[in-house]
Amino acid sequence: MFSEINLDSHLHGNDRTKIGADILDERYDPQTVELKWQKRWAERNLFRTEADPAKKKFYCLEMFPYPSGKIHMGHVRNYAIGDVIARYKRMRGFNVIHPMGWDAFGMPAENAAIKEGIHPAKWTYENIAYMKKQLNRMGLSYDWDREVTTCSPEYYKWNQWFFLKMYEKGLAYRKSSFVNWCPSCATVLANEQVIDGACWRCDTAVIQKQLEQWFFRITNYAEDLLRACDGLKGWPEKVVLMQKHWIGKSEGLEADFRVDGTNDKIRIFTTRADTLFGATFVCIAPAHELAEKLVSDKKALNKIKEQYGKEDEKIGLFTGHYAINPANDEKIPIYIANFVLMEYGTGAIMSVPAHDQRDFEFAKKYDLPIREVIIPASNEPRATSHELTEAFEEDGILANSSSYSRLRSDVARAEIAKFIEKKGLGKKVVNYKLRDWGISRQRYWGTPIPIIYCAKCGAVPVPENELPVILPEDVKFTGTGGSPLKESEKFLNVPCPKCKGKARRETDTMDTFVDSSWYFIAYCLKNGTGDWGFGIGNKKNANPQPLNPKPIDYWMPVDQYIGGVEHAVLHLLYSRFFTRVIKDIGIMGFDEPFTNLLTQGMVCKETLKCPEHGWLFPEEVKEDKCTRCGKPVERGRVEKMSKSKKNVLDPDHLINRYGADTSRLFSLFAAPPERDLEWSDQGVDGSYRFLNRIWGIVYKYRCQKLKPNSSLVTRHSSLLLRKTHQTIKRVTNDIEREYHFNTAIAALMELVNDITSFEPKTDEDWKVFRFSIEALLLLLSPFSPHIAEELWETIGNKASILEQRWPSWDEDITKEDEIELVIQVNGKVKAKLLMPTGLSDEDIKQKALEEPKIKEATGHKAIKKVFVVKGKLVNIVIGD
RNA sequence: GCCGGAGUGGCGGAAUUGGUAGACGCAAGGGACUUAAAAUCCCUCGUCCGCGAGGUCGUGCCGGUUCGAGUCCGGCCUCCGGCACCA
Repeated sequence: MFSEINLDSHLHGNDRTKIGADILDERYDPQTVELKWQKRWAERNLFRTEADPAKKKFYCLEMFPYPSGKIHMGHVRNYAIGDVIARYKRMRGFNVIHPMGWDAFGMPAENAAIKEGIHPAKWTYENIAYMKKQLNRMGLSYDWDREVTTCSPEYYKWNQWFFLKMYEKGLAYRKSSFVNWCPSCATVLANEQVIDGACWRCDTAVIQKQLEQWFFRITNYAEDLLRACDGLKGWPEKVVLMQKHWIGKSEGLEADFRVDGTNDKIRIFTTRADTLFGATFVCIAPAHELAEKLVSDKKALNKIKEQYGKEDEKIGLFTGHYAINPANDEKIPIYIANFVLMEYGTGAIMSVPAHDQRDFEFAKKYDLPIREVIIPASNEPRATSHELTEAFEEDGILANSSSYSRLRSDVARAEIAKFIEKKGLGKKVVNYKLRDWGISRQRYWGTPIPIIYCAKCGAVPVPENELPVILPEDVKFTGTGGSPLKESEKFLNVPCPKCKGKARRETDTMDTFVDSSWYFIAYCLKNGTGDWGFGIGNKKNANPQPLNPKPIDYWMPVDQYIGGVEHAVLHLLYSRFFTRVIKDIGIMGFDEPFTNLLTQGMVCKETLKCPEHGWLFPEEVKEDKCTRCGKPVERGRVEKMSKSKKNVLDPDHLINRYGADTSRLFSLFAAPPERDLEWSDQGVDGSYRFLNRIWGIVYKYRCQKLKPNSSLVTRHSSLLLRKTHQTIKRVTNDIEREYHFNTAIAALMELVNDITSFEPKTDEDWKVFRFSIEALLLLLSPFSPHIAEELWETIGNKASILEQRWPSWDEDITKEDEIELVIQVNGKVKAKLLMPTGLSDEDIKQKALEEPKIKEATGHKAIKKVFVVKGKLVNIVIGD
């Protein structure tokens, strides 16, 4: 009965007196308890894990933080969720790896350097030290021996090594491309740093500047990444869908339109080859190679270039030239159009205004012909002449298309493509929205790109045995003139690795997404200090041989990844890409890094706004009035916690006031993990009360001695025993069923309610009572580990609760011996009856019909049918 | 515009396969203890009607399927998220 919990040592009277171990304070003081256990866990290094092929592993991973200075409530939630999973799996007998590290390169460190004159390294490492304290104060079960810090040379050396491998394979290459450029700061900005077309720091208008940049050829993996999406069974569908859309595969046809009177051809891309006969003009992007040649009015062309990509208006410029439609040899005008993207397809399109809404709008504006070539298949009678008000974009039946008329769109697409291919005028192609990944950043605080430029030899990779290329620390931060690396003569001037002549280093650094694309693999390799196990980087073994891949093979892939949805595309896609590349390098044997993904919701809170002073902190409001001006405060919407809206909560304050156990418990109880969580100060009080009640129960019985009485099992104690088994079952199932911690905690609260009202008297009562409390503490321990440990020890257990097995339940004991049977008449509840379980359907039916209330309800009406749902209800259907 | 997701008491949320709507918690109201307050404990708590027993309506709106719908189907409305001239 008590199979999983070893109760033997507690079943005898003299042991049970240990409940009275007089070490427990009456008052629950989370600070004392939590610091005590954090110290003990650290001293025993209990969270350290080693690869052990004899044990089943579980890799639990939370997205590592950027060391911005302090953790925020989003981290608290993320890491609380991860910690419950790690602790639960550990108790289930898995060899759990649960690592943590720092996404330590990035702009804020550099901005701090510019603004406050602190070196980015100092700033970063100080932040890491503080945040690490905060995480430990939360009682998170990390194996810190595996900690990685991406700004350390021992980490970014491998970024550089991967870069070189990719360069060898042609997966890293250089090309010219447009970037967001702030002329005032003289630097490149990421997309999210451009706010309403201006620099987020100095508000200068951002321009598009052409720069030579390094790219990773992620498009080589587009098809693989897309196809493998269907295998991501453990990911939220939403995220998989977002990835699919991002990759954006479309199949179509490329076809050449000759420029009339020249030898030039315009190659267009279309997914609608069936509408080829409806093309009435051709549009090319302003940056298309033929644009300059075809347009004589350079001023007009430049104007269009300025309007490129502006969504509000479609602007076109007639080139004065005509193209020949390869299908029917028709002469149609060529336009430069601002809405045609150079980056997608061929930078040129055929325009079919009758069947494409964008072309339709353009044709209307410039008064171009609209020719219908697709008729809806529904075959509704159509007016012979009618004014089109919008394009018909669906498939249908072809018309006005020579011999293809009357074919269905899908058939015609194939036939027309065949025709074009046969004539050598084009081919079927597949296009992706996914672009190659531009990784160059004109920034200091990142991984130096290991390339040297030589006037004679061109771009030369740094030899592997010279890695890492160290980021120099003695540089000046001015905030102007671009990367400080450009001014560092020591860094800049190097001999060419090939010809030993004068050469210069690349001064761009890598996008920080490179760092986070493989850190989960780094955790496996790292185990304290020492070699990371790739087996390269020393001169004796310049030819890299993958040594000792065992830890990766053992630990990877990640069994459960937890983080915010904001990374649904970029980080997760880059990581999938990197994993494939590393596999192709030959280091490991799998291509999907994350088996299961949990995207947790945001942490939100009510906002407060004063009509005069704007957003307010809660402490700036007294009795619904602004403390500064006395004006009534508007209680705004519940929104994601953000500093700008002042609806934030500092985890330090929270933990100082309530402790880590309460903070964790509430953030897990208030909502299921994938949903947004609305923070409620009163709700936290509720969780705190709950832990206090548990403390109170154990305290109350601390001095109780066993009073031997009868050994009869009282009804009372059998009820508590059942409730305990039911709770073990519910909590286990709720955790297993997509981590529904909120309902698991609700079940624990119910059990505590029952334990509170239970007063043990008999021998058996005490046995059950103890069993219930032990079960409660074990079930509570993943959520609120410190108090669970403390009370576990108090009731006389020597070993840490961390080393206990998760309790199991006895299905027979969970079963109720009486059920409340609902009796409905025509689907409406009329009575509820207590009945013993195990009655036959016929007996149940009889009892239901005999019930006076039911007799009353049915009256003399004919009983048409009776439905019996086992253990639930009876529905009696009567006539009118 | 397109693609997702969600709408349940005063609030956060439960309801696992179509079978008692509102578990658990918060807030609120009442009571006990206390000189008093806090803390704690007990009771009430979807709506409307009724002194009561009891009944009525009720899961965004309209309709459908079913003995029975928060759950399934069709059509809307609102909110949130993602993508957004990708030819």
